[in-house]
Amino acid sequence: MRTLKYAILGLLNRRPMTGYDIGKEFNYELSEFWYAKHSQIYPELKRLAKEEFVTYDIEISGDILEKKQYSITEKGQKELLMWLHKDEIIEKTPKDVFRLRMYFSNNLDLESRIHLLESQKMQHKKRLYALQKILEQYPVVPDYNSDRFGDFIILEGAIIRQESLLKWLDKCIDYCKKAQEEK
Amino acid sequence: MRTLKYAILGLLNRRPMTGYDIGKEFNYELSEFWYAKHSQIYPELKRLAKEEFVTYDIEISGDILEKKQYSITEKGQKELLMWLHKDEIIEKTPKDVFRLRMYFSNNLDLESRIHLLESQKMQHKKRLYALQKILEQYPVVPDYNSDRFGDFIILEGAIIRQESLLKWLDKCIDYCKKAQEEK
DNA sequence: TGTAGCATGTAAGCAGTTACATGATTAC
DNA sequence: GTAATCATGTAACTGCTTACATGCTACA
Repeated sequence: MRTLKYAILGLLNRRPMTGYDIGKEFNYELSEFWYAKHSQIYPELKRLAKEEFVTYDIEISGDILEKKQYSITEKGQKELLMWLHKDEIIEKTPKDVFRLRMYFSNNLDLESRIHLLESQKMQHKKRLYALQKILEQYPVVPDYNSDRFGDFIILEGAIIRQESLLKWLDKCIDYCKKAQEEK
Repeated sequence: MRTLKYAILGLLNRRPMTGYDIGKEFNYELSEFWYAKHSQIYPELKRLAKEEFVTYDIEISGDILEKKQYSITEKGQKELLMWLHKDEIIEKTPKDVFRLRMYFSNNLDLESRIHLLESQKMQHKKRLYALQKILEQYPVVPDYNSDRFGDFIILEGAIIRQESLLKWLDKCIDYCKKAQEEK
């Protein structure tokens, strides 16, 4: 599928960047649904350049340090647009280690289950607060033609997802506590 | 992390199974958060047997066909319990190609965006109905010590996740339609 | 002058998918 | 007889992670 290819093309379509910059992007909002390490980014950029979807200029920073500033080509833009238009069937539901653990949780005593659930809840709550903090920076829905529109709707999606996760964890905690009382 | 290892141990802890049976389990409820192809299952079973976490008996089905009925060993059960008790930090948020597409959706006209969003909505609605149908088979919360408890809470989690996804898609569709009106 | 961050790359290995390969059993 | 399903495996490849490897720049 080469999704990383399109993630990079999408970013370069916003503005020219170095591989290092792309790596940083994968640590901000984008990290809510895509990411890659530099060891994957650099080879992919090399490949994209070879395929002529991107080009680069070497810039000198300071006295010696060479930076490769990558930009998307016309061919790359066409490729990106083609991918964006694709109407594909929904993906398989993502793998989730914690849910797997809970699937087999009947092997744990109720105290352990509650402990694990509460620990997850605390961590996910923190993440939710962080996301809500970012959302505060958007007083209104950004213009539908700006980059900010994508940033905004994805952020809202992440918040909704996080809230529903907390809702589920609460429900599980509730079941366990009720079982404890009945015992 | 070898998560497949624990997924298999958890299943064999419920009842002895063949590799083929395990493959089928990965197509039912379990598929909401874990799965594997037979080409990954068979080598893993072989490895688990070598590590003495599982054993197998060869059964003859019909005249010739050999079936390997795998069971978990005591060592395997200990290993599984150790893993179940682990309280780990939350995982990175899962990758999501559709969200990536929407992140870059400012490059699409509003009609295309709405079309893509509606297509996702329809598909996810179908999946939600299917999940709700399964939930109907649980008139009450199953006993907390039975396998069914795990099945049940994971099913509820899948439904909540699915509902929240639809909520987000609706929100996005709404933004696009409003932008269309303003145009 | 030291350290955090900028900057770029390669190599080994694990996890997972697709394709290759084979054959038996059951039920119609 | 034939098709669907049961049943087990291997090989090649893609995607991704961890570790190895190097060196510069800005700032305190």
